[in-house]
Amino acid sequence: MPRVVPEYKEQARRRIIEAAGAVFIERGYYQSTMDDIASAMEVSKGAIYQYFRSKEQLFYSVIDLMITSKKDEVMTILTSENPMFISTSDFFDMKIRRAIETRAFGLDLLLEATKDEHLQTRIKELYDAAYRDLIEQVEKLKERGVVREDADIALIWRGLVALRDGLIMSSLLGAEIDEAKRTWEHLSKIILNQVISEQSAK
Amino acid sequence: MPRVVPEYKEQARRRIIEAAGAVFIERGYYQSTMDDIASAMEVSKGAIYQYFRSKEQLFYSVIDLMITSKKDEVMTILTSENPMFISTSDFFDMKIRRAIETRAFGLDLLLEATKDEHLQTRIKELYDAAYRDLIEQVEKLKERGVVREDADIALIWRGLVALRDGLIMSSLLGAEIDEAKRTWEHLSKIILNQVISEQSAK
Amino acid sequence: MPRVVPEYKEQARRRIIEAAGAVFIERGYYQSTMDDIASAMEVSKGAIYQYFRSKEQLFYSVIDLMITSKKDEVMTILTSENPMFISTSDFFDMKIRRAIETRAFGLDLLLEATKDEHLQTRIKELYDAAYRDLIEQVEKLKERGVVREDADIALIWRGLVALRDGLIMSSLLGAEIDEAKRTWEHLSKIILNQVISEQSAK
Amino acid sequence: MPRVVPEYKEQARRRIIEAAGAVFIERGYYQSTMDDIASAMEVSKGAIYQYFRSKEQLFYSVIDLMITSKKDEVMTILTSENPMFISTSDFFDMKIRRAIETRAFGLDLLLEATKDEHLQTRIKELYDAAYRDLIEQVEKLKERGVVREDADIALIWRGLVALRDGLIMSSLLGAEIDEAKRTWEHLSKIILNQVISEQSAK
DNA sequence: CATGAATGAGTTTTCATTCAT
DNA sequence: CATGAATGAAAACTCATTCAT
Repeated sequence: MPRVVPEYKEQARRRIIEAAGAVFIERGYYQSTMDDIASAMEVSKGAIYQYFRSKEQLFYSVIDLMITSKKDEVMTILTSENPMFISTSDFFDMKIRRAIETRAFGLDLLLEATKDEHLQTRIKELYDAAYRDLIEQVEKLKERGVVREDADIALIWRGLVALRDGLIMSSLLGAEIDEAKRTWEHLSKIILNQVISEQSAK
Repeated sequence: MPRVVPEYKEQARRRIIEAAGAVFIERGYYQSTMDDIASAMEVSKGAIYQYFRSKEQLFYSVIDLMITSKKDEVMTILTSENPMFISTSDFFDMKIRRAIETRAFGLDLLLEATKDEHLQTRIKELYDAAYRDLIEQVEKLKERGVVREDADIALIWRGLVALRDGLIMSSLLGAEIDEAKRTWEHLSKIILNQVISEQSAK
Repeated sequence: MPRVVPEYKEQARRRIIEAAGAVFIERGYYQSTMDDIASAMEVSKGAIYQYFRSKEQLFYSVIDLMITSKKDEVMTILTSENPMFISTSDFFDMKIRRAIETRAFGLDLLLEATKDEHLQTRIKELYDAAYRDLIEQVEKLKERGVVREDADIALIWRGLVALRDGLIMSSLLGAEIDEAKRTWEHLSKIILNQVISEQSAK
Repeated sequence: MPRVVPEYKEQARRRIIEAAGAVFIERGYYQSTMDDIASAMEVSKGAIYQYFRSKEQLFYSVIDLMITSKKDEVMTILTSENPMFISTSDFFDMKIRRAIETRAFGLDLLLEATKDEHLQTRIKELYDAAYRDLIEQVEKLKERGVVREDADIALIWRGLVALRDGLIMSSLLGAEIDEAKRTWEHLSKIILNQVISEQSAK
């Protein structure tokens, strides 16, 4: 009778993906060796190959997890009670500043991933799924009267995500974080004002 | 061009940087071998090493050229006769769509570069220089009455650049370019309206 | 030897150093490729790099071992029961002829090493250590009455070592070994007579 | 009519050999690039190939010149009026200390050369020629009564040359030059006393 | 199953030699 | 003839992957 229950395997897989993700984000995919990943989680190189056929397959799993997490994060924001919270100082510090300071956004990994045809497809799938979820959420917000009936939420959402990612990138490239913050607070407010119903905005 | 004239070396350097840049952008830095670069310009590997001490040094030069070009591009936009042109369909097609379709933006290279301390410094320098130039231009625009006296142009500029970069990235990650276009046209207009004087906007 | 025991790595290192030393001595440092060394011990190049960061580091270890062995050898001679043994035909055949015929002296490696600042220091250290050991031994010899109280042993020792090395070199450069032998037997005796007490010399 | 007279070619050859010799002695054969040699004499790489088929051929010529010079040097010593001059402080400073301090002895080059079969033969030839010259000189010294009739001059000469080379080597390996000097003064005197006739020695 | 030593294909880099100018 | 840019063969080194223990 096997001592190793299926759940254990799943657990182990997950732990490897997370450790690998951390290493990939810190050093980049090509700079990370299997040794780096193995020693980051105090396991042997060989063990990793028990769960993943290759470094590339491991990368696929890491990207998968990353995109899923990002989607969850975006949804959390959208379903928060008050959308205007997005343009606050608190939101910036929690969601954006942290991403910059820990360099933990993995933008480079995602871009890297788009060079791989298989991953490109996978990313698109996840992207579309996120989009469908968004639309669903928005219907609920409209029903609750938080969002104006005529608002083009998808557009606004894309704009905010793009603004966020662009500001993160500029900070990574050397711009002052505080300038990014001012930009975010100011512009996200202008943008949100387009969609929030009068009663919610006050 | 004859090999003996003094400009020859300068030209050769430049040609290598451009060829390398193209290869790096297409395959990424780590995926590009010196052989790739050499055969992309029908020259031997050894020739490249007469101009660049190492692949890394060549990368430095590529990044330098990229950033300088980007800065020039941004300045061109800013000094255009009518700032509102930025939010047009034409602007998007010329400046943004092209970057996405040719993947020629090199965002991943820039992000890669920020992992190198030396390049980080160099990028920051160029970034700051671009910023100083911007402020200078804006004063002229204010004098000409194109821009409102009280406008925080630096903030607006940062926002637009971030929005552009974020939209490019989302497209690279699989979003529809036309969605990015709609987002750009709509939001860039809202943002620009903050700073354009009434007489210019009409 | 099983690969899992702790001593294995130490053993493996040692085996590589010895194999590399043999190859270096035969072909010289620059003429020896890592492939040469690897195939000399029927192992892959990569294996060597698990134990040594670079060819240079491997060279350092080889030099270290060589100098230590040389020191041991010199000490053995010095502590032998009868110092006059040094000037015999047997001594020459065992210690000097063999070095010439196998070219196994590594004089060129040592000279090569002196061009490297790091190795220069290391060699000096080992040289000084050998000298200190010598003085210690000599005190014992004096106590035992083998060596005259007023003898300048350090000087004699240096002279003998220099004579030996010089003769080896001349043989490598083409002189007849038998001439070197006659020279050694004759001159080492004259030199030793300066220090051996009368009773020991007979 | 050719402007370039044969003497010019010979001159140029000689200049290249000397420059190459200096570079080889300073960095060693394998560490010296053709570029090093060319720029050391402000001439183009291509020019060197006008006079020497290859780096190896150039090395052959350098070694040839070195051995001839060494032979001349040795003969000078032997034919000096008073052989006992050899064991003086002045002799050491002029002939040995200088060799050590400028590292200009080229021992490593000579040893390197012995690994090449062609050079080995050439060196042996030159060595034998030097030996024949020596014997010739010695006959004259004996006739002049400077040297004892029964002295084995060849042996003494070999011993002194070996002692000198051995001391140079030990100094290169880190021994104090002053210790080498004391050793030389002391032991060369003992050795010379074996051959100098009573009247000359006083 | 886990380990980590060994493998070897793939890259970067060097430099003697050639040859167009 | 002289020059020095270009060549390409040869080396050093890396690291994903395998497999004996």
